[in-house]
Amino acid sequence: MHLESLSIFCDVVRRQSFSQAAAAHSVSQSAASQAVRQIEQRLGVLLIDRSTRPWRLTPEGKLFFQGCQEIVERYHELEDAVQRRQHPSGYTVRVASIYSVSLHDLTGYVDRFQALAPGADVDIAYMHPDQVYERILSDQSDLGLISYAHPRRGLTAIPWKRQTMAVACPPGHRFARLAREQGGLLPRDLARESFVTFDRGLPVRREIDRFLRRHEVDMTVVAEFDNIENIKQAVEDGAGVAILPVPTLRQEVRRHALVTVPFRPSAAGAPLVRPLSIVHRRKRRLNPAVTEFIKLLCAGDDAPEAARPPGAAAGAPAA
Amino acid sequence: MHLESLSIFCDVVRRQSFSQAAAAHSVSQSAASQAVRQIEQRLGVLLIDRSTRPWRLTPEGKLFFQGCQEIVERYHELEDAVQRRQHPSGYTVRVASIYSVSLHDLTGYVDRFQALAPGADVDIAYMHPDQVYERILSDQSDLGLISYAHPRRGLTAIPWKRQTMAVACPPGHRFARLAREQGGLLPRDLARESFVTFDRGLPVRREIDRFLRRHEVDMTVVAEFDNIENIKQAVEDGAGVAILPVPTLRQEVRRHALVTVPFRPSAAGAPLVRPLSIVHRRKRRLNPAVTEFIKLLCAGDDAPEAARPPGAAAGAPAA
DNA sequence: CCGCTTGCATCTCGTTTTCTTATACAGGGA
DNA sequence: TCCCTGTATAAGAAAACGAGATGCAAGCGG
Repeated sequence: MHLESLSIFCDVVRRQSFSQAAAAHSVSQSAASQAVRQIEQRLGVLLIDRSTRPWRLTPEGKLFFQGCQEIVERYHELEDAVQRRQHPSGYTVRVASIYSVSLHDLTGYVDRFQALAPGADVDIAYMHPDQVYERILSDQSDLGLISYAHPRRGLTAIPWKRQTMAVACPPGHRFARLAREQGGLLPRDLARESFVTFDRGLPVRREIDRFLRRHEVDMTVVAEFDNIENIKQAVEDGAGVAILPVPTLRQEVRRHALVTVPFRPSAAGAPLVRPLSIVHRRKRRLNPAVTEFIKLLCAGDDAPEAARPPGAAAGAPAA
Repeated sequence: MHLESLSIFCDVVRRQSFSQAAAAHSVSQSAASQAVRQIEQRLGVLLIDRSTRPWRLTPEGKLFFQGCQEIVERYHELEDAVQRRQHPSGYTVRVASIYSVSLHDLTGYVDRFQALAPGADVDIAYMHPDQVYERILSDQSDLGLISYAHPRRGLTAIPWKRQTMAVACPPGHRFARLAREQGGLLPRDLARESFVTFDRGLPVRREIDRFLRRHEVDMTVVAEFDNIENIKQAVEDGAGVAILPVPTLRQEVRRHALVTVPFRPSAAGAPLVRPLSIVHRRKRRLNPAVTEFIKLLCAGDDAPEAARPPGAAAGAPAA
């Protein structure tokens, strides 16, 4: 019997809901249903009486739930204890992040973490997305922060933030006025504008292109870069405008080098967002300190753990 | 994490041996090795220090072992408790057996079982092998007793007994004298003898034919039946001799209707035995009473549980 | 009273995991 | 040194798993 199944069963009981428990465990409702049924079949005992609505635990279910709860908890504690014995004096959480997750985003978390877990430490390194994947897989880092995570052999992705994207332009650009006067612009305002954007092949580029195509906007690409810093520089230099995640522009906006022009809500389709994910090695129990740090990262989130859509943990490429 | 893996780990530690633990769990040595390594990888901690010989638990291993042991035991107790609540006043173990497992073989076990577990009961039904499989799969019986078990979808086979086979003939037959004077016969003595045997297609027939071929003996088949009773009857009636499992002849030998003539140890190849197996539904936890009954069946065995060769639990068709 | 929504079960199928067999490898004893 | 025992590793086959689609039944709002 899978301990994870037992844990799911406990959660189903606690929340009185298969779907919520499934979400909390980042699996589909179907998987949760199957997990519980598997336990029932193995035992040859009905744990949940589904004939009434809402369903109720059978007497056997109650008994099993109580025992299960304790067993699952004990096992988690045991894993914690074993891992902590290896690093009795805390642990350095090794994070590998893409460049464009601004340091600013993280320092807050790091401070809170160190306050929460004295003795623990966080070590953040910034690098190219491919290197992030590599470092995780080669066990050089515990966590990775990347955008547009897509499922990879041996990796698990936890959705983290969704950064809304906006147009960036120099302060003198006509869009800057649009922003002041109308609070933003419509996609079609971008037509035939000079456009500094990402390299083809980067997921973010594909998303942007899809967005523009959906709004039937045709821009003039004047430069392509594989990283945000170069794009911002080019826009500052007056090469054109760009579409970038808002949080990555904080610095430039503050020193009035660039202006952020949001898209006004438009009928056609979803707004443009860049999903950031936390990735880690699959099939591997995370160090208690690492788990704690993840919890912290996700806690400040708009979308709490339990509300995550099923299957989203696989880090779907926002198709 | 699979509770079965934890259980294997505990057994590995207790027995100080991967291979023995594997055998005890009816899996290959390789599987046991992989199970332990999987735990280590998940925890990111070495539980067993393999650099010394014999290997030893690491401090983390000791800690984990202690916790594990208790968790596994607790879980088993929990399953027991849940199942027992369904049948508070004992349970009837439903056994489906092929005809040729003599009642005599079983009554002893049944008596001992009822003495051991008052309130429990055993219900044995005899039937054709195919029906045995069917009854198990359709959950009409808890256990099946069959010969030459071969792995089937959804079934697990536990090796039970190995009945040595011998020649059966009427008391007046010349073989009867051979038995008295020389203590048995050699395969080649069977040459051109009239032979009553099993239907082609039955595993037991294939085994017998293979045996005869190995000894380059050519017999004259005068009759074929799909069950032992008919064969014995034909031999009594003087149709010829037969090769049958010794225990199935007890009745006839006692009333001097037939004589058992064992094979004298011969150079070429293994002796002829009929393997009997206990089968039950896979992926299903057996009722505590059923488990107890199996334990009893296997306890009187020559080959104790732990000495079973790896993989044998799959019930290989004695190829 | 009816269609809609919600929540769980079931089916199917592609993917992942796990197991077995075969083989390599290392230590200990003859 | 060679063999024997015990464990690790590789590769291929088999089994399990899980997502998505779909079915189904109960509550809910019109």
